[in-house]
Amino acid sequence: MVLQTETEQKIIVSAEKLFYQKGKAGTSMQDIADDAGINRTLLNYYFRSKDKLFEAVFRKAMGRFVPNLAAMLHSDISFEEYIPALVETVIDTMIENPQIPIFVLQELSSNRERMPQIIKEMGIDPVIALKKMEEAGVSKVTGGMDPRQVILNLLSLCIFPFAAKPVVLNILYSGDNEAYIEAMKERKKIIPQLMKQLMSQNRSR
Amino acid sequence: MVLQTETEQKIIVSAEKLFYQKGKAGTSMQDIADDAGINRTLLNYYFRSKDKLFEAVFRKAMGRFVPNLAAMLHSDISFEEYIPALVETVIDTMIENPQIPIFVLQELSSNRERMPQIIKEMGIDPVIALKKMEEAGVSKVTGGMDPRQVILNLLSLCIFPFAAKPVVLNILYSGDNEAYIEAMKERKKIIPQLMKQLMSQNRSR
DNA sequence: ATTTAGTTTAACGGCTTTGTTAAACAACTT
DNA sequence: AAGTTGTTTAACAAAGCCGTTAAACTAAAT
Repeated sequence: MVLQTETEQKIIVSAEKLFYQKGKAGTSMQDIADDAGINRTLLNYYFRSKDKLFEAVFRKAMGRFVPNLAAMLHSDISFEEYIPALVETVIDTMIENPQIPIFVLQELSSNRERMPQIIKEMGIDPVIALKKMEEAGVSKVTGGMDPRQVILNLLSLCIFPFAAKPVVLNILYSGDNEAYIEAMKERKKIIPQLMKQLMSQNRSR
Repeated sequence: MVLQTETEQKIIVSAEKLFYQKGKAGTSMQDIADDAGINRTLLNYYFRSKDKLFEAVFRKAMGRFVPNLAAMLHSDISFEEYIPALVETVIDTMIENPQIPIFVLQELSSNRERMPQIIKEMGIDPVIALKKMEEAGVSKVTGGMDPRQVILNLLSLCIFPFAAKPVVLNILYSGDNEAYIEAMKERKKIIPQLMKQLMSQNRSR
């Protein structure tokens, strides 16, 4: 999987683009071949089947998501310190691949049997992760709020604006993509600030 | 569209279930007929084509989303007062239809030409909405933070945990659906509280 | 000069999907 | 008793899709 011919890359690029946009069932092998400017036979030559090709695309997409999530859940560093860098990384990733959140979430939601397997592959043990969170000070810091709610808030603030890009872009930013991107960059500062406020606010009560 | 025969309803119910889960291209008319326990011919009898049937389902899904959003953007009431009721409504709606967010977002993102039309139908004028927000005190209340960011935060906190249900459920709540639902209900209190904190915190700086 | 890897073209079989039509049936209405 | 409405069954044509194969071509490597 490390070495890729030029053609293989062209295929992946086109497959990503189309699968992200139209989904697996909504994209034909011919569509992908056309977009890549090559012959349909080559798709089977390199990836054997549509399923396998889709799988490659899906795993690559997950690969951009999971490390961040896993790192957060398993990190020993204090949650508070961890946030700014995490937010920065996540948002930068999303700015370049705004379609990934929906793509991944849609696939996970329509194909639920994937989740257990993915959890394993991620090397996440939910129970341990939760314990670590509590012990490592998340619940102290948040003054009693369920640490899962804290994580949920953080992820929501980071990811949703990208999952909902078409709506946000058109309604809130009148279709001005640059303004939208600028706003997303701004959130790299806003979100850690918010999280900090929330935590200290809660603690001081 | 108001009067519906029993069969028509069965069709819609099955079509919703399957379109939500597998998407338009991933669902065949036969699938829907089978799920509804009727003959495939009847689908065409009532809805003429797959496109039309999908359209009916999509519009119904939007119909549960849009009013909340539109009301918020156009309301004259102060933003602060408005939030708790809005959050309650939105979350209750989502608890009963957790698949709608992804379904709608996925469709809007794969079919972008829809957005302008939808904005019209919603009766939203983005420019006016923004002005109203600013004049009506959102920006004052938020101490200078772009009101669009405030709205984005609110929506993110409300919607994302449902869009990401499979992940959240499995990783944070170990697959325990009741615990998940309970957590979502808890958010009806948490979110307004957070928003209030954020605003007053910001104002007092 | 021959081999090799990548690529194209063309074609095929098998399968699924959509939309349509015609004929028959059931049940309820008038 | 005749008619209307909803429903089923069966069948069809047209189209699309997937995976495979065989044959030919290109260009670079040996």
